[in-house]
Amino acid sequence: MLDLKFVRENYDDIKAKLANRGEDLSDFDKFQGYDGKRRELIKKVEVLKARRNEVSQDIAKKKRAKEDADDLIKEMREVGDEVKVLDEELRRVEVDLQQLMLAIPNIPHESTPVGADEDDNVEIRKWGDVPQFDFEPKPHWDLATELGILDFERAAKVTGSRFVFYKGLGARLERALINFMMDLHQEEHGYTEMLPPYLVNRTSMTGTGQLPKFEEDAFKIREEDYFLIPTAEVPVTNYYRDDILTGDELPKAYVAYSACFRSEAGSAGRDTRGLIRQHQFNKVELVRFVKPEDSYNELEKLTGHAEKVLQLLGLPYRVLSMCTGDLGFTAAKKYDLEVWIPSYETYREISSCSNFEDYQARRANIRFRRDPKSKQKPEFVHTMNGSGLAIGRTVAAILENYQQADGSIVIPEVLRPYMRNVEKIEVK
RNA sequence: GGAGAAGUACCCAAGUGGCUGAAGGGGCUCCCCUGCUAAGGGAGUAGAUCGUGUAAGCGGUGCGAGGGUUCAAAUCCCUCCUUCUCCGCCA
Repeated sequence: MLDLKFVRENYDDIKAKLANRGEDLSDFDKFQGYDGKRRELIKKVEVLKARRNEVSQDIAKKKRAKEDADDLIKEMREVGDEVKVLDEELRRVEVDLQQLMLAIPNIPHESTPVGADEDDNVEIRKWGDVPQFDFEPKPHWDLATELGILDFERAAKVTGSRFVFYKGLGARLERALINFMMDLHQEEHGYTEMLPPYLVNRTSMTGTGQLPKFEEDAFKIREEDYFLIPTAEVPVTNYYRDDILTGDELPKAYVAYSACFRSEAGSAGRDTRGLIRQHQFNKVELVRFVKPEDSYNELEKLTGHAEKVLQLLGLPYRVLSMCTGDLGFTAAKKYDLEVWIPSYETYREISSCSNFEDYQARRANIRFRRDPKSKQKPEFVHTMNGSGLAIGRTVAAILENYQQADGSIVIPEVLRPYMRNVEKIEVK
């Protein structure tokens, strides 16, 4: 969410910046009307309330002195009625304004390239050599089915499309990747491990920005107002909702493994085969709470932590800076890490590292006090997160990039300790 | 899921309609006393948020959350949330 005062004072500038996102801004035009109306009503109703408070004291005094106060009570009855009407009007305007503000995306950072869609994303760097095969490489779903380590058909029977069973060494590989990444981020990168709830309430989903605009992308529990988390970002960021942290405990860094659930509404027909687009997938997520002045350094750090995973796994990737048209609702700046997938003959997203600045912090009310002893007002923290990495897509990348002519898969060396020293997955 | 109890400021806690916009402790900050320490004395201490103002300020909100009753609500009524105890169920 954007700051009301900031929007009020920089309206035209903000409108121009939001226009670069290529979204419909017609709602934004209502801002000035709602904001003005709200302030006008507050002024009116507060004068009346001040009067009521004052006269209530007089009534109390008269009552104690056993004097007659009927005139004052009669007057206050009228004031009370007026207050009730104005309060109701104010409440409605505030709801309108709130809904409007929750539907306005973040302002892109000045370093975010201006562009219309994914074709305007800017490649920042590339790492690793794309593997050259002296045979026809297979897509991971064929490899995995032949190896008996993934079963899409039975998952479709048991649940539906876009679900999968991992089996045998496939399941072990998934688990090995989770443990490898968790250990790396804790021990080498200084993150604290967290294992969050997979269901969150509506307030949390609103805090991180999934709601109200993207409700159809989430799975919802019918009986409760709970949602299946689309990413651990939601519970971990909301961990500090309505909290005031102290300056010396920042930055705070958490790494959380969780399953993630996405309805993939609007993706019908895209990536229908394999692990790339599932309704449920595993992910190791990095979340950082930082001071505003550090946030762009911190984003580079976080992105580097995610890249490190790909480097250690020996998977070729590139880093893109997402343009204004492809930025995501809540981000001010975003890097996507894309891993090489041989069967696609292209790079596919495997991590998204976003700086939200104070946008989520304002929605979720996460603040900090630089010096707890001073009387300074608390400030909003900056939040950021990134996948470190999406596990299913990592499995797909390993299967495809490490495949051998005979259909076997060589396990990257860093993973072998987590695989009970299995070096290769072979057809039995 | 059933039955009870409770939620007041950093913590404990008093408080059944108006001098409580929140007593009293503890803690914390500052000061005094004391050779040091311990003990003692004194003063201060609602954080937050909204409106208004260049600002000191002024005003609104605020006793788990949201409604309601009333001229007036921490206090009365309703709904919800959370915690604790017991029972049931369960990994």
